[in-house]
Amino acid sequence: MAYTPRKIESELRQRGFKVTPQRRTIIREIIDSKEHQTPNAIYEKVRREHPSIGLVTIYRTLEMLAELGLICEMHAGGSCRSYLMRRPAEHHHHLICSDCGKVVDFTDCGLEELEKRISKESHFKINGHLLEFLGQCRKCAAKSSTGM
Amino acid sequence: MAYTPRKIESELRQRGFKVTPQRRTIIREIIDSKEHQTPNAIYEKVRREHPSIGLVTIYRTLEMLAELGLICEMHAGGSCRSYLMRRPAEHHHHLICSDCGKVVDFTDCGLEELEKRISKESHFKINGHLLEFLGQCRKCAAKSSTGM
DNA sequence: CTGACTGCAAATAGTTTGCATGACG
DNA sequence: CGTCATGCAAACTATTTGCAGTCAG
Repeated sequence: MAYTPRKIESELRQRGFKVTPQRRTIIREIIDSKEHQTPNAIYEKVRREHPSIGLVTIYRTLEMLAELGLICEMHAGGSCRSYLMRRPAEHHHHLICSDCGKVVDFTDCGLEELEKRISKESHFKINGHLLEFLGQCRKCAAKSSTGM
Repeated sequence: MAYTPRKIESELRQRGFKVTPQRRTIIREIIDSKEHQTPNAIYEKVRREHPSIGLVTIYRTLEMLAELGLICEMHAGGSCRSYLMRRPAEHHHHLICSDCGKVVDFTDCGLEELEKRISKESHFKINGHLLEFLGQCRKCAAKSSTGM
């Protein structure tokens, strides 16, 4: 159920957005990458193909894609910088390695129960949640127990 | 079990940090406030008492307090700006109103089970997690269903 | 006294905006 | 062809750093 460039492009056209070569490249880059990337990282990669592209275009394209719900943002634990992520998966969360920055996705967080309870107690109408686990991936954990 | 200015100050001294009037004011402001605040908001308030204080001092003090674990940071849903929060409560999370920004804390998230499972599946050594619920508080929910 | 703290100014980093040119549909 | 997209430069916001003077311990 992954998005293909084709699918996304038709989505854009349907919504009245234009499909430009720059956008195509950005979209492909996001789809191809298995990692979450910062706008700047995407910029650097897209640049190889479009040396004259501006970082601004990346920002604008990402903003548009995020609005359409085709990509989504991520917030890294301490750094608070906004990261972007690929894949339009339904509901999922992140597991982030604080050493190397590796990100693993996981689904089924089982928070529905908690959400209901909290909602009742606080009288909030809850729309969603942000859940991230922070830790060390296998490699980094091994490194830090061995080395230092 | 709340921190008092006294307690925090002795904590600082014990760790070799100096207790200055500026720091005192900042700490008091954070303790007194029932809301999470941005560095800038704290700056504005502390300023009334210390007109010559620099925003830099706020940042440095907050950083120090955060390192000592006396305060902690918060990440607001979409905006990704780093917010700061008061209260050295053990383990707790936030429920944030996306309309008015109101923040409610809650504890016992019951994520231990999930954490174990995820850890096992991913081979990550998990150090902690970030959980935030987003929604509308009672007032804002009422407002948006009535008004608009 | 002396090193840590402060405040200023300037530097950075990340992101946004204004505007003229260019290209999709 | 008209409109939306692009890219440049400049503006902005949030945060950090260098440095000289000041103060807590």
